[in-house]
Amino acid sequence: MSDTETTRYDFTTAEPHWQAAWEAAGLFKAADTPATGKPKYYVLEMFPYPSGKIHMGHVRNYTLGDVVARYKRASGYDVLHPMGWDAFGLPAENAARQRKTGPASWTYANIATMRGELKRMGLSLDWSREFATCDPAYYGQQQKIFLDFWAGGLVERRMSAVNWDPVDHTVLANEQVIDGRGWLSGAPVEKKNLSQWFLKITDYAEDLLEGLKDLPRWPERVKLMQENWIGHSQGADVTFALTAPVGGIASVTVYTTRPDTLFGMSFLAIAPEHPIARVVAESSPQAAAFLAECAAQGTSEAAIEQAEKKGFDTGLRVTNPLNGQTYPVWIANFVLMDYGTGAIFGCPCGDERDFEFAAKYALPIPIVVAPSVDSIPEKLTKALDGEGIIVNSGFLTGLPTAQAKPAAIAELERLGAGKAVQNWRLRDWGISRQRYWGCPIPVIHCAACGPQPVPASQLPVILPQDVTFDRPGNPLDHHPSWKHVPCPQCGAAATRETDTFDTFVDSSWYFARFTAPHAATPTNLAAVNHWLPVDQYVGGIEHAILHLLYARFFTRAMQKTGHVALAEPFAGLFTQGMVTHESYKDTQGNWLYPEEVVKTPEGAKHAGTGEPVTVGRIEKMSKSKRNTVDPGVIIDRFGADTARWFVLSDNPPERDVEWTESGVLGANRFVHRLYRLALAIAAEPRAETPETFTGEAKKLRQLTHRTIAAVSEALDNFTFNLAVARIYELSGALAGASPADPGLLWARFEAIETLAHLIAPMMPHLAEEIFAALRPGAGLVAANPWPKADAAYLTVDEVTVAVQVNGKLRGTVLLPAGAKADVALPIAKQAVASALLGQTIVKEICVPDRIVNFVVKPA
RNA sequence: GCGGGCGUGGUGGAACUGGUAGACGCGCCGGACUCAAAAUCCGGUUCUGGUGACAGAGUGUCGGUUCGAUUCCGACCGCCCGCACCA
Repeated sequence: MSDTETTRYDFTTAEPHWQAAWEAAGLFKAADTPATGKPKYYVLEMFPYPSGKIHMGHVRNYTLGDVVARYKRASGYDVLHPMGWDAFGLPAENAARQRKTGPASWTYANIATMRGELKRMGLSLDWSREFATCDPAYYGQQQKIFLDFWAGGLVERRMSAVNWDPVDHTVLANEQVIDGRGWLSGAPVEKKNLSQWFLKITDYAEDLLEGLKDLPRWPERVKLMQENWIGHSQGADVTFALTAPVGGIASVTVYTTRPDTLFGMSFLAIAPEHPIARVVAESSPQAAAFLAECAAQGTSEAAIEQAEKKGFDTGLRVTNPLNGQTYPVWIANFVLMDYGTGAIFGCPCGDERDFEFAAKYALPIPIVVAPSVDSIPEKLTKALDGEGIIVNSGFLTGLPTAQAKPAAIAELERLGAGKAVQNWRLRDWGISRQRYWGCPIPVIHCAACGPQPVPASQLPVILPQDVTFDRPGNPLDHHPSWKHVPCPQCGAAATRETDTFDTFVDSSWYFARFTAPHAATPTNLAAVNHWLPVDQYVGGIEHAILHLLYARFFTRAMQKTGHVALAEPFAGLFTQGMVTHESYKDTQGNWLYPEEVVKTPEGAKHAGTGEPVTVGRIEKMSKSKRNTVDPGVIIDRFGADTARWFVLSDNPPERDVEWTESGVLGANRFVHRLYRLALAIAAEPRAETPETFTGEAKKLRQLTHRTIAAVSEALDNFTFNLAVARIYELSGALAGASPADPGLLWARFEAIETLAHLIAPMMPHLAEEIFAALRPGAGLVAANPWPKADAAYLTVDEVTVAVQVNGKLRGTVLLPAGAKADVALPIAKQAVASALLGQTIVKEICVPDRIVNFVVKPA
């Protein structure tokens, strides 16, 4: 620039101005059933829980999604980009207890705050579709879906031992128990028997597993995590006859994945909860004591850490159907009642746990697997649980393990003692929660008629507002009148179900509701079948299993009940990394906020007291560690575009990004620099389009069009950090004094105008400001198409080619593009003549446009 | 323990199917502007030696394949994530 005047871009007026302009133009509104003829693109970020204020994780998540939405819109797609609130959940009840406000008013106040913050970010959302899952209009439709699932055979009510969280007074799904503790409260989970509602996700275990193969745009590791969670295994059920029946039970059936090792049996072990264990305990105080010991262990962390295998010999014996020999029956603490049949046959040779158990209780360790027929070990020090050859095993001897499995199963089937079985780790989804702030389960319990669906005419079942939280437990249960209703079947006095749905139910179909949020039915089939699947879903890796698996199941269940016409809801998934920050502690070990810390050459100091501060690890931003930065404060100071640009810069989006002050300042500097550059170029004389472009002008045009291609590719690939780098590069090339050459003037204008478009997905306000300065009256960038790279400028006519001697770089030469060996070699030879002096060339390698390599040896 | 991933300058990270390692940003150093500072602009910045052209080393470590390896293979070291008594 000719002057050093430091013009600053005034985002405080520009950002609200352009947000209002977009709103007035209705650019981000989509139709439920559009007739535009454009291809559709549904972009969705995982909707937020309205906890109070938005955090940096939200800023990153919604910026990533918005980049995709704006880019696809500019590229000619009809884009659906909605936003809503995952609004049910325990925090609202906790807040209600502390603040004496109702969960509803607390939640809706938070929504109002957070909506305002998201709007300040300039996200290209269709706000007309907004809803919260706690709106009766939403959860009422959810109740209809549940009743359809029930009618469709996808719901079961059973007594079940559940994970009871003694702090939150609620049942947790197995998936919500982490290390034997409640995933939210952290309290050790207890076992309790309750009558519960279940969704039969296990009916879809195989389909959910198979479906993963048709999701090429999902991260491999998420698919792997789901695969492991579903946990498919192939094996056999084998029935062992007891030598003498006990308590009317004549046999025990075990599940095994290793029927090939049945000749290596040493014992049979049953879970402490197994029916036979109970029978034994009735007549044996020692057995009863052992069961009590196992129950006390429960699923607590201590039990897992203890890891010591314990057993109790029942004195019973069973007969192995393959070899006719008898074996002892043990109760063992490492056998799980929930998995398989709750009983195993112990083969120490083929399983490490069985080996440990046999060694501890001095049980036999027969050798039935060997690395080869010639190398049968004398004695084992550990199990041989891999592939091998079966030995000492009657008709199976000599077979590789893979072939021995079907052979063993065939024989078991012939004997009527077993059959091939598939097993799944996945368990049915318990959806009942004993809490108030959730969607009421639309069921009425009648003493005479049993559980009855609430009639359609009485839906939605609305949560009462007049509830109290002065005692633990479920306020719906305490409410004086709400639950008392007549039975819809017989009219007698009956009671409502007072449990509410797991909030994962709410988030299992919201993406479908967004396609027609005001429909009188759960979905509008035309809309939902037009817009689904979500083309790009963006969210945190923490939802890799639970939410995504439930949503995939729910979509299948909705397909079965006629609410949608597809099985997989999310065609593309992107999982973003976390936003991290340094953490700080004062001399007393208290966590400090970043704004309480100043960095000095002597180290970090407390801003107020000047006391030394310990700089801790870089960790995920969290309130407890106080290493948070409030997005609202950042937007106040630097504007939304700076915040957006920063979270997109530097790091690949799937990795964690560290929030640093210097990084934000750098992003902010670029915002102002680009603005000044645009104003300067806008003030340059406008040149006529030249006939041809030569020299600098041609080079600049090549860079501009290469940048269009590179940025487009980067946005397609979610490598937004590379898009940022290419934009920096092009803007860097534009710096410097304005030229006199008309061709270059024209090319500069093209470049800056292109930049306005290229930055628009990331910094939409700045893009509008620049575009308005360059092309007054040409409308909004957001309404203009994405630039197209001119193929003529993507081809290069000259290439710098490296010249190596024995694989070491010795020079470079400028060659015509595509130059073959006949052209390249003589020039290259000359360029590295000094390195070739006194050498004999043994071999010449020429890869056009890449490299020339001379292999030499001393002459 | 099982499964998956990752190790590149001071730093975040680039590098297409093996082909000039370090794009771009941050930081740092120097310069311009200024009485001065901030802001801004320009230049430099892998390490070692040399004023310099240049030479040598270099992508966790050790080996291998290749004309050529950050990239492929093997072993090891370190870090991260997921699952975890799943028969």
